[in-house]
Amino acid sequence: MMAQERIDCNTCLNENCLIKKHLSTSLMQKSVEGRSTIICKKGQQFIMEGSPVNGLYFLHKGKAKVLKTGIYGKEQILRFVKPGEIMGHRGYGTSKKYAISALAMEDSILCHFSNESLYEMLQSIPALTYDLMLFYGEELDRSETKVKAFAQMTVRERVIDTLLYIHRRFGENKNGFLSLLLSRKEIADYAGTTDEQVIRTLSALKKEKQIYTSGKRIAIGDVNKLKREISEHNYFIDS
Amino acid sequence: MMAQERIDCNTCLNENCLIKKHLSTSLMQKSVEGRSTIICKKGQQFIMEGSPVNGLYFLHKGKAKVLKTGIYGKEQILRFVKPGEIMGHRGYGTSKKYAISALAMEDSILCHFSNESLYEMLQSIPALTYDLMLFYGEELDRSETKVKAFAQMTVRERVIDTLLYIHRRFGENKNGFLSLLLSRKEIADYAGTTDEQVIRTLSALKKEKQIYTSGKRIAIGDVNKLKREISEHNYFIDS
DNA sequence: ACAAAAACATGCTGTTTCGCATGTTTTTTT
DNA sequence: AAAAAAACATGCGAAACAGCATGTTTTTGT
Repeated sequence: MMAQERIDCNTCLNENCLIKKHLSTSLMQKSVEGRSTIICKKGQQFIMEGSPVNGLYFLHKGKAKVLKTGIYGKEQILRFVKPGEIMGHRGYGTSKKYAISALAMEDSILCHFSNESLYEMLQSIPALTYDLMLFYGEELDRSETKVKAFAQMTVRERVIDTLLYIHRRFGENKNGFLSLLLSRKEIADYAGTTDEQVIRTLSALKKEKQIYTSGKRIAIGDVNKLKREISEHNYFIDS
Repeated sequence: MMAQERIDCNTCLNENCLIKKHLSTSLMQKSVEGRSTIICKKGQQFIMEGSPVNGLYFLHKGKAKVLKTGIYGKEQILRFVKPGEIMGHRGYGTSKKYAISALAMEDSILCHFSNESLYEMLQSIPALTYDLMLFYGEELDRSETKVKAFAQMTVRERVIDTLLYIHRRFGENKNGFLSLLLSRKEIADYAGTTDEQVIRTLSALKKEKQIYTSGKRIAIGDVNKLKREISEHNYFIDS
């Protein structure tokens, strides 16, 4: 175990972080002091659906997933989270309970802002509010695209869509394997199906030489070919 | 045909409209002049998915639906719109194409703001930006709840969910019929299934005396009983 | 390094859902 | 008011999908 130094926004390397982006304003410099750092072990849940909202989390380091828990404990994964990105948003206004759960997929470090400090920041730094509005708007687009996908795509198409989504967001390593390592169950929970169906689909794609696997690692042979198979569902959007 | 007077925000009765809410500021009074009024006939499409974003629409009067068009022309309805509500939002920032279509379900009147005047308003009236951020956040919650519903609910449950959604948002008239009149096809396009499946489900609910119909009009017998049937899917949220 | 647990894989079966066909009712148009 | 079009309704066979069983491989913990 290494000693954990306190995170300092000024030396943080997450350039896509909204806080970092507005750090130059003096107000932000002050606000940032109200932040706290949280260390999470792999598998640890740090936001629980239905519990009172206590603020906003940024992923500083690691990987996380955001999900809703359904009937019989079935999970619906909504997105996978990279450093610099936000979780636990919303609920400043009306709703006082988190609508989602979030948990660390590997040992991770979080930055946390309380409701109060967050509210102050949003009141005093309009440019931050504006960016957050854009962020929600884009997430809304993404989510609505997903609604359509669930309504109109087959299981095979949704699994392919999931592989492409992971590839787009997390890329691949030197050997061509997707950089985000997921279990078949997690792919199923994102694609809205069962692990057996995912396994069957992946087996078929393997036979077709469209993907290659080594253990649970997956490599895509030809991204564009897979894109083409689902392209008829995506006239306009790429998210 | 009646002559159409120009809409004036100061005398508008849509109290839930975000523009109306911030009308007291002098900046807003000025911005509001950049607005234009659009009259739409029933069935007319005023936002087309994939076309360049040209601003934001508020529904002043009438009813509308927001949807995405999919493969083979299949529609996915995302929401039904009441007076005072926003359509065509997003796309100020990165994306330059509308991600959704919108069309009038009856003769309707729209207020339209151009990209430029909208941008100015958001830059100069932080409270408006804040409210818009909250709006997107809540819509995002709703959309993500819908993703889960699509992944985990049966067709029957999704149809019931749709009926309750319509009842919640549009209420019922004196005879108990839902105030928003939808075709079976429209219910299907919202619930993510086919019109045949909707008809079958409604037939079953009729036999069970849970709903009553007269032509295409639908009345719910006991809202709470229907809620109970799908309650296990909705631990926390009510949207 | 070994045992236990978790994840992966595949066949089989039953259910759900869809698409088509056909007929009826309702709504719209002329 | 009649004709045409749209929407509603229902049965039936096909397809997609899920759940269970069983066996294998991989990962994890000691």
